[in-house]
Amino acid sequence: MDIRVRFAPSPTGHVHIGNIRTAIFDWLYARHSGGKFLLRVEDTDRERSTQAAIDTLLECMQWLGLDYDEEIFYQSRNAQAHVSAAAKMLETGKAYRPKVSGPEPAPVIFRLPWDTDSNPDVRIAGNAEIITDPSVPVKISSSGIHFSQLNEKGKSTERSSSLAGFHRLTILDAAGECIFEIEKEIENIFRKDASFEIANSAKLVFQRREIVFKDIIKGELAKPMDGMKDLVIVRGDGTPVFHLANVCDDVEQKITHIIRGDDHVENTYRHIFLFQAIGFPVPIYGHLPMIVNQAGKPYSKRDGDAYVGDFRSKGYLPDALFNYLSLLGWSPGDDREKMTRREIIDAFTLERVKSSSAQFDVNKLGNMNGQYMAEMDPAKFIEETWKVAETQGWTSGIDRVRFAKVANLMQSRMKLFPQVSAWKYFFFDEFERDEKAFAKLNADRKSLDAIKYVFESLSSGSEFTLDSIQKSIREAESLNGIQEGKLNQPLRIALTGQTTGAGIYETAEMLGRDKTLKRLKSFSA
RNA sequence: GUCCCCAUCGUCUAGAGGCCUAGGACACCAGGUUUUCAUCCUGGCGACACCGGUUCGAAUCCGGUUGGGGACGCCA
Repeated sequence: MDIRVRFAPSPTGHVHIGNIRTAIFDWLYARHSGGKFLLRVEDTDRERSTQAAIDTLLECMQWLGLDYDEEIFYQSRNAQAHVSAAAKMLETGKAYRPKVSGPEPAPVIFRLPWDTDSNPDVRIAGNAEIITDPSVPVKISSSGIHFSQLNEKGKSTERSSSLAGFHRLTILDAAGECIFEIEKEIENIFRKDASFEIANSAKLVFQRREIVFKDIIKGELAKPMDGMKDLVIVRGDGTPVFHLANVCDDVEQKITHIIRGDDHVENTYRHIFLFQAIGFPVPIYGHLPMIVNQAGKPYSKRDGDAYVGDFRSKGYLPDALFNYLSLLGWSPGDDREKMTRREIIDAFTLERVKSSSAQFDVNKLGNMNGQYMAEMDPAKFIEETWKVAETQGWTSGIDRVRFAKVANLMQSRMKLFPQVSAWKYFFFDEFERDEKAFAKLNADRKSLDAIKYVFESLSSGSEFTLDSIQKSIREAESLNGIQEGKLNQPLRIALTGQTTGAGIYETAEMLGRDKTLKRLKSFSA
């Protein structure tokens, strides 16, 4: 079988991180199995689906390297097929139009099939009982059953369901006498549109049937049909509803595997009947767990960056984000975490996807991004950091060769591109300072004077080298009875304003004698 | 409320009845290397939600409890 999977987002202008994770898993599954990865744009909501929104979606996918096979399938262009599928179901009695009281035209409603005896996806799950409120009559018609359920505390809640879940239904009154039998009336209900109102009903007894499917990620999933309702497939205004459009398009695109978010599980129970009604084999399903925030709720904008664009603009590398996201709900089964795309594809199987939700951890993403940055091609790293510095607006007048040298010093120390703003001390006398460290240093006049003294004796140019800088500092230390190495940090703070950075000898050399002395002297005020 | 689903360190996860006094990664802490910073190395902290059952043996299988999430639209 040729495997065909699809990613079917509706373009809303932003691509949510949970959504793109679904796309990544779809893509990985297709690439691993040698199948096709298809993109379907569900643009039926014409209000929100703008070309700009579609462009954003495409950009995000390209940025992450999610290439798709075949042409993009636009749902809006298949609207005719959706409507005619509904018309056909209307003709064959699989769908119906309810009587409506108002002037609005009636929608088309898909009826969950009554006859499921030979349905491979429906099984009988024994007998069931529902206690009902005798003061509310049970209503039965071809469009379903309506009753009031009584819970243990005596509270009643109204419920309506499709008739399909109530095979062999008998209704008993408080005395236990049978007052209605569905099997006797079922012909009348469906053929002649008979309807019933049964008063004094205390209990519904019926054979429970449930719809079952085998989810490749979650295993066997089932839902009792008595908890399901018929569903609207075409609105009163004639436009198709998501369920219909989605299923029709999957048929049209010959989708074999539907890998999508957890939140669609309930839809799947209904979509299976739609596939059967259209006469298309039911695809294989896999439902991905959700990405959640610290409170266990769906990850949203409020919890920080929630859109792919946010991560892109914050300077995350696409490969790092891809790698991190692929590890959210999946693992190769060994201890590998940082993996090439090829390795991820080779190791990826849906059976190894977890069925519980995962919390997004920016920290770990940052760590992974740092790993990817450290191993970037140095030339590429220089190019990228320059671009970021440029957008930060401080590159004018800066020598690119010098910038490249700084980049080489800093590459292994970066976690995110915007951190280049911390490099300013290499180029300007105005730079950000860690005030706490600065204050401490100001109190330590002796150290500073000692360094200043030895540096002054060096001439700029050839004498101010890595080697001589180091020697001079050691000399200053022994001259002043300071423990070896103890002058490094004060010098760093004086020169850079920071407690961390590149090697301090390299930094001083980079700055040169004059700038170094100038910064040291700025303390003697 | 009804139905569906989920449950291992703070977080991501390994774990398919004995390889588990539960392994790895991030974060955190302590030491070492780097006479400094970053890297790196070593160590530490730290979890099978709870209660029953099955079994010679359970993180793993079953049942229940609790907690969490999802779905119940003429939204997608």
